[in-house]
Amino acid sequence: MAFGQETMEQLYRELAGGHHLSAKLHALLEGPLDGRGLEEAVEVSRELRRVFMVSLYMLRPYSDSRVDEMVRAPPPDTTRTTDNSICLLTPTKDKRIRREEVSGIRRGREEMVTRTEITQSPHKDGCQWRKYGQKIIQNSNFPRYYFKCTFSRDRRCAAKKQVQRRDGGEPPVYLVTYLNEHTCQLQAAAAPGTPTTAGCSPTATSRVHSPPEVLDSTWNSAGGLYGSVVLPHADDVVGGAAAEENAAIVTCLATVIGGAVPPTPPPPSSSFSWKLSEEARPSGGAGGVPAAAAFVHSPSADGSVADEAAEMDCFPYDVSTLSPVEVAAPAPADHHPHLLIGSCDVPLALMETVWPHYTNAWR
DNA sequence: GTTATTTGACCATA
DNA sequence: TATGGTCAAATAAC
Repeated sequence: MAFGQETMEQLYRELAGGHHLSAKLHALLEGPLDGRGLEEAVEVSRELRRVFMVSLYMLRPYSDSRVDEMVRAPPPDTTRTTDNSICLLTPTKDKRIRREEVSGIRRGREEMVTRTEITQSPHKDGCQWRKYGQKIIQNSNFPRYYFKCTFSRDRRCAAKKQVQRRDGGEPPVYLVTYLNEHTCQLQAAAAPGTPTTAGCSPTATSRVHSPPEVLDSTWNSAGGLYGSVVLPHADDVVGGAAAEENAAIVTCLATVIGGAVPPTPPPPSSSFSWKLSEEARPSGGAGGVPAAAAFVHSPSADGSVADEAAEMDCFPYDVSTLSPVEVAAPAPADHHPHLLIGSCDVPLALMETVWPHYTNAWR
């Protein structure tokens, strides 16, 4: 491949910035995370993600398919979850980790850490858990709580969760470690006639009443868990800072892909299952929504909602009825929706990453 | 009565 | 032996 001098310099700047951000994130995670620190860490991790995605996109001439694959691959180690928490994903091919590698927690022989989160609301994950133990941990002022999937016995679901409040700082910050994948959903789906309610169904109710400090009073309230699941970035859409961030990202992206002016997306909808019509690709719009940018209400025809739900260990549901939504089977792997910005055809996967506020609304 | 939580005891591991 | 993870009887909530 042949890079121009300007492109190389821009790529270098992006990666150097990314290096700086990773050091900053590392420093933040090492210290006590109070509310502001957590917020800052989330921002840094998001910016890091953007840097990676933009850099990858700049490398696109190297190999379209390879970069597309990387863009669609599981996100980097640090990403954002449904409620402003930080999610540290364990690499999928090497989930079995050494003892005490993660947060000093011992692991049984067959235990696999699926992910760890630093969050202020440890129960906002859309799953049902049953507490089975509590332990005072050395060098910690707070006990560690042990949870199993509610359906661990009925459906032999091996999913577990450990919640540990971190020392210092207000509001309280918790380190949440998830062990093993949920299998209760598969078993529920496999049993004809049985409700699809599983450990991660948002429609399921939980009788959690302790310990009080790790509970969230907005568990089932509107705008709490449900709002987070449906529109993970809806809270960011409001506010000048988010708008500035979007502007910066869009400017950067537009520069990278050739000076294109991106369209103004439609406002987020309360019904999340929107996607850009494949048949009606925009041919360019003057500052507004592209003329042909038809938004088709579709229950995850491209499988995107299913993928997102799987990542969050949750079932998708309709926000208006609070009932589960049936998810269609994923489209073939080569069916990658694109978005036309100016004269550039941008994979929707990339847009989802660098411009999540709007692409979530588009789907 | 049923189900979930609490908590002390026991077990596994380094 | 120290520590973390799990079990299970007792207890509480619904």
